[in-house]
Amino acid sequence: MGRSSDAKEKLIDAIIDLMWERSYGMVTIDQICQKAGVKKGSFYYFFKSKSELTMEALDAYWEANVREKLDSIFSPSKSGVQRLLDHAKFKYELTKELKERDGKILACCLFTVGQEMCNVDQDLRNKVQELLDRHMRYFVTAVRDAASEGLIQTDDIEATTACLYSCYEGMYARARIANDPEVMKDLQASYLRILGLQQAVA
Amino acid sequence: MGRSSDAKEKLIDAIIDLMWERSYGMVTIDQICQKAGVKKGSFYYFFKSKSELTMEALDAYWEANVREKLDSIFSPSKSGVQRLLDHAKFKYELTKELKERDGKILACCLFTVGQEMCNVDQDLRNKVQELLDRHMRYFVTAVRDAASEGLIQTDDIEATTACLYSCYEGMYARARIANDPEVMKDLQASYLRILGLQQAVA
DNA sequence: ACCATAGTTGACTGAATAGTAAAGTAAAGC
DNA sequence: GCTTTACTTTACTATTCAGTCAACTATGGT
Repeated sequence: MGRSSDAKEKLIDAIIDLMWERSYGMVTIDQICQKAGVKKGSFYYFFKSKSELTMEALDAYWEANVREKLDSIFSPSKSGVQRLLDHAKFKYELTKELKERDGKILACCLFTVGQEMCNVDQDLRNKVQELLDRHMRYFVTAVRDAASEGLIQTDDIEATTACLYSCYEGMYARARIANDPEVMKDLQASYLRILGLQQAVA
Repeated sequence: MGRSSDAKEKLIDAIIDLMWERSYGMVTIDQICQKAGVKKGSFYYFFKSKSELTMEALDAYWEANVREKLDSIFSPSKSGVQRLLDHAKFKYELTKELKERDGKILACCLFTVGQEMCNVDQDLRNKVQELLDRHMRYFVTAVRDAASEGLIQTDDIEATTACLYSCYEGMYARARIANDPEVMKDLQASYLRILGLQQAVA
């Protein structure tokens, strides 16, 4: 079987860490290797390019950091509306924590990599698109459930979802640029507004 | 007075063109110079870094491409609601044009540069923030006018604006990643939803 | 005419970059 | 203990990159 190795995992962890700090384009293979404690020869043994590593890293990131959290926030044990409110609250809290810890609001790599590379690297675009679709599915389900629970009235579930999700991504990006977590304070109220529920619970 | 030159303008035009195609980090000074037909020595005669050029370029971009368009779309001769609907329609049309012309939806450099560099380059962050604030001011005015015209009812004009603007930026980013202008089709309906006007005009 | 000013040019440095290739090494199977 | 397999390491190449510098050139003012 030959010798075993955790170099692959270390490389994946390294690029995820680095992409939190700086954009995809500003992360070099040498930096990845140094952070992982792996020699460049080994990098090219496992991956044929940064793009290929990133594809695997995005999957791994989803499985390790995103999936479980979203499963909990969007648990079908809660009402559709409550899930969305919990999501808004969680993101607001997270943004505050990031700012407090690092002094700046680092970016989840998924959306930013997508924007940066979507017109340059087809494979990366497709991978990001796949994960964003998966992310949006939580929203769709919540909206659908809210509708069938009679909590909201909407003619077009897909459109409502698109609006909610766009609002979330846009607001998070604005918070990063402003370096101010309080930008995210409005997210919950925005969700309610979009759902046609003006001010309700907290 | 010495000899005159348009090298500065050519460099500014060049970096704007390049940033439409690829991210800030992937644009090199050599590429800028080549596109502008200007030697690197001249680059450093006018600017001390890519960051400094970019700051001037963003201002120039705003003045040359954004300001006039927004003045027209957000003309106070129209009702507040109509301005927002026109904005949504314009952005949808623009996205379709970009896709048809280039096969991909290129990014207006402002927001993308901001996201990419906000945690790396303070000066750039501030410049982008300044221009985004200016951009949002059109929205605030439209919402305020819509409210005082009695067309919408809102307790918090700032929050409504933040929601609208976030939704726009998020949706445009999603359209780029999906490489599908039809993502923007929902923008008008989203604005109405956020304003509490469900389906109305077109 | 000449001089100061404003801008241009080309050649250069050194560091960082992606990518390669060949020899080396650990572990499992026989 | 030998061999195959799976991975590691080192040393290397060839670009590309940011940034510098001194010599050169056009232009207006006097």
